[in-house]
Amino acid sequence: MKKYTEMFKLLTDEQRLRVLMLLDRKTLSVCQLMGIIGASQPLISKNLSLLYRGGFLDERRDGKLRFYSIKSDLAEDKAAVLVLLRTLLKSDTRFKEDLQTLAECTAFQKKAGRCDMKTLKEFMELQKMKKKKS
Amino acid sequence: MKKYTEMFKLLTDEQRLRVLMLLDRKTLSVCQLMGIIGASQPLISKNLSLLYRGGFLDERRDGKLRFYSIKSDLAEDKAAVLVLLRTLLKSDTRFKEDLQTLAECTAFQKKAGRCDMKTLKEFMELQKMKKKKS
DNA sequence: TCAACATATGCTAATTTGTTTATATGAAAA
DNA sequence: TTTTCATATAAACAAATTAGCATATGTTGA
Repeated sequence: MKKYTEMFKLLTDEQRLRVLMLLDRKTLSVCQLMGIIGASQPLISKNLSLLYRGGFLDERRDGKLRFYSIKSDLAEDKAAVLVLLRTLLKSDTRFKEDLQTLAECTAFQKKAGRCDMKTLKEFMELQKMKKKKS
Repeated sequence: MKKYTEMFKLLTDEQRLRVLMLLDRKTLSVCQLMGIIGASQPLISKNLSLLYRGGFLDERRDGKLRFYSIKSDLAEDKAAVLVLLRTLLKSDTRFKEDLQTLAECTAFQKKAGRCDMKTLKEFMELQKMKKKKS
């Protein structure tokens, strides 16, 4: 049973849950997640590492970047949890905001023609401005 | 989203999860849960209180006893979580043990003709003996 | 080889969470 | 009404978790 309480622990942190659900939509690198979530790099990395060790994620290295995605051969229990999460969060405000930010971030990178940390930090600042206005 | 991280927090403690799943099978009083789980009364009460405030349980008072059960008009999200839990735990060793203990406890009470704390504590001792042997 | 960059990890302080012990509440029985 | 019993709650302590900062690792390009 501990197996399951440990799994649920991974879902008790809002930032970690947001990371998981973003990756459920799209493969992303650490710095992309930073840009979208607006958190520090070590914190994102730590949460990714927890989700990875928990068996939710795959990791792919591409040059300096590391891309994370939902594990392709996900264990049955984790797959069931993801199905539940998709249903629960379908109408969640925060999650919908994150999806919106993800789309904007993708567009921003395309326009910049780059995907490095500097670009993503610029995007992060831009998002902060937006929030202040609203 | 916090709504959901809070809900998952309720599922991260093994004892609390065991209590929830036992109640999913049968309405039980605090002292019955004590007997089956083998934990202290304040701890059982606290976990019941957390599950109750989390919207998972109903409470019914009958004389000195308090019976808890799964909330009859459970919110959609909680209902979905319970469905998941039933699937996940179907083949869980600890959970199966608990169901076995629940059956034994019911029989023990029937034989004793009582359902008070003294009876349940006797049952608890009996269970401890059993565990030592195995 | 060295400098720059993306990411990971270790350490510490701050905050939560779990557990125990003692005590409070409130119902029933004497 | 006083006592007993089932349960709840509070206070105190121990354990686990999170967040921030500094630094390590490993890759790329000069």
